[in-house]
Amino acid sequence: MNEQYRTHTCGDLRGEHIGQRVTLSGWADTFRNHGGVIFVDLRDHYGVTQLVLHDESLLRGVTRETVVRVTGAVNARSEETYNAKLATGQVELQVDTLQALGAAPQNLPFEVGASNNVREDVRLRYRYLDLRGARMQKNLQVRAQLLAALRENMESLGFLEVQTPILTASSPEGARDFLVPSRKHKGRFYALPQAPQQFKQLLMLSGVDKYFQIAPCFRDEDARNDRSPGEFYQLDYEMAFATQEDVLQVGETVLSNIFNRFAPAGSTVSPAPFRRIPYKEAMLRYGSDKPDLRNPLLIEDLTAFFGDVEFKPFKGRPVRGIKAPGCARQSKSFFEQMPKFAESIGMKGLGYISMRDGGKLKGPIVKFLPEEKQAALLRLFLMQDDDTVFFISDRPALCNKLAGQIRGELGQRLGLIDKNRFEFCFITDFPMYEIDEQTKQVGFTHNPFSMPQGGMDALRDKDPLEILAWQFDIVVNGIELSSGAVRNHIPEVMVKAFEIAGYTEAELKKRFGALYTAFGHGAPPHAGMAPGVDRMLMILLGEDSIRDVTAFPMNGNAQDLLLGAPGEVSEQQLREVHIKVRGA
RNA sequence: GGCCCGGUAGUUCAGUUGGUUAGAACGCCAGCCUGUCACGCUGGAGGUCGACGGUUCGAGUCCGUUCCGGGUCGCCA
Repeated sequence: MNEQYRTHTCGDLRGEHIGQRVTLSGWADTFRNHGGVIFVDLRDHYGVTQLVLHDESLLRGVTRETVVRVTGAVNARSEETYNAKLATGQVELQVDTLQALGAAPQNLPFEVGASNNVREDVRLRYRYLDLRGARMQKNLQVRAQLLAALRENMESLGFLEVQTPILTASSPEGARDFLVPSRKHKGRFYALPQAPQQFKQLLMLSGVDKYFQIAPCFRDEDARNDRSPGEFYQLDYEMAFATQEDVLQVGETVLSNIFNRFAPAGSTVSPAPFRRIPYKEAMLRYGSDKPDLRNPLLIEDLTAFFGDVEFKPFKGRPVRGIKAPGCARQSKSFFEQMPKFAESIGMKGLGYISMRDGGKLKGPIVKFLPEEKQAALLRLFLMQDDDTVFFISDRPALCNKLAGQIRGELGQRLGLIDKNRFEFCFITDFPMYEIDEQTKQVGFTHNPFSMPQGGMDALRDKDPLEILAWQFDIVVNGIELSSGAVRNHIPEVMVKAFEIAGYTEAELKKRFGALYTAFGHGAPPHAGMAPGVDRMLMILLGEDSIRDVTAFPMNGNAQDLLLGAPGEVSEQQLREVHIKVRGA
């Protein structure tokens, strides 16, 4: 270590250093002035060391967050004055010389380490202060370790990291692009990649057998708590000569490694192999294509059961039921709140039936059920005393989703979600096509590059809405980490697939010409996925906001408040890229 | 882009039906204190109540416009 500034870090000193003369540098964190003796906590990236001074004049002009260099002797602290909270708590530094290296203002925008409750725009404007706090330091460290571990894992599985362009071509599908005007080509634009999708597929054709990249992705869409505006990172990977199962196995190997290593102590991670749940089953049983498997409640299809029951709200509609064991013991207000929640998500009401007092059924809709139906309900749900079954019915397009929201709300309110578990699953067999509610046209459900199950035969012979794609998602605790797919690498099948979605071959060639042409030059079958790195970190670190696992995030309004992006540029710069700002 | 909530001290917030000099906590400054570790005690400074306009004898408070922030829906192949 260069001893000009320090001989040790603020996290280094231990009993073994007692008696040594050392120099430390760091930020003055807190002052405790007792008159004759003054304590100062000195903080750096590595930890905190208590300084002791007897000469107040040494601290003239030194305020909180001033950067100082101090020299003195390492003293033992008596047993009564150990600080068990500090790694360095058995010693302290008896300071005899102190030099301020960097001044700080008296009125800081917020207290370092207590930025939790401070408005986010203030934190972002003074991000360097925010990042000094222990929590953010830890988040930065874990992020670095996780990135290294991802690389290590992928390389050990034989994947080759290839960097793909940041300045690339706009892709007509998907999210809004960030555009970069070209200086040399008037009126033309680069786009920042939404994902290296086309490049990674081209790499498969290029003979790279297993590709990965911790890839920056750019999408000009509005932010959410779990969605950065602008940019984010994915563990992007693609494999040649691979089936869906090959991709899933890599995913579950790497993610269970990563989660086992970085999950908080005391938590459990669902072991590989992760459950594979077909999309249709997920929608029926969990009411969601990203189910939280920590929630033990399951949805039952009661459409047939209610087929011969005269109850108007359920007539001619799908019906779902959720049994909540022991729920009948909940308070009256619980049974008032649940229908209120149901209304808030657009349901007309929420029927339920509880079993009480040795087999008696109670609840607002019991009277509509004939006795033999009541008995059948008991058998169907294996109901015991204090169990409650909730009923959901709505038009087919909504019913599963509403049942899923009721399932989630019940799980929350009944405290059924174990926060110390990480439950992974794959959702497989997504439909290839769906009807666009607005245009009533058949369109791609997910990814136009996915291979339809059954290939050309399926496209030719089946109802498009019945065709499944080799398309999947990976989900943990109800959060989607990624989607992935077996890609469609056969030009004729692509043409047919796009034709069904209403695109001519000419349009396909215009939009995805490079890929289409490339596929005619010897394309291996290939498949891949791209789990989101920021989301992984957010989940593992228990942060509510994706911005807390990013060093310099933009705010929710897609602005960098620290450096002032997006910012104005000079007339000269605009002229060079042939841009005239309207109204300017 | 729609809808909802908010903007008061450096920070987080309170502020009654519109009524005297706009408060608290933390932070900051000064004084006291030789063992604290979120030190303690005493005192003090610090405010264009986001901006503009309106209603009123009187506006932090009511109305309008606007800017900013947060959430949510749209959007996110």
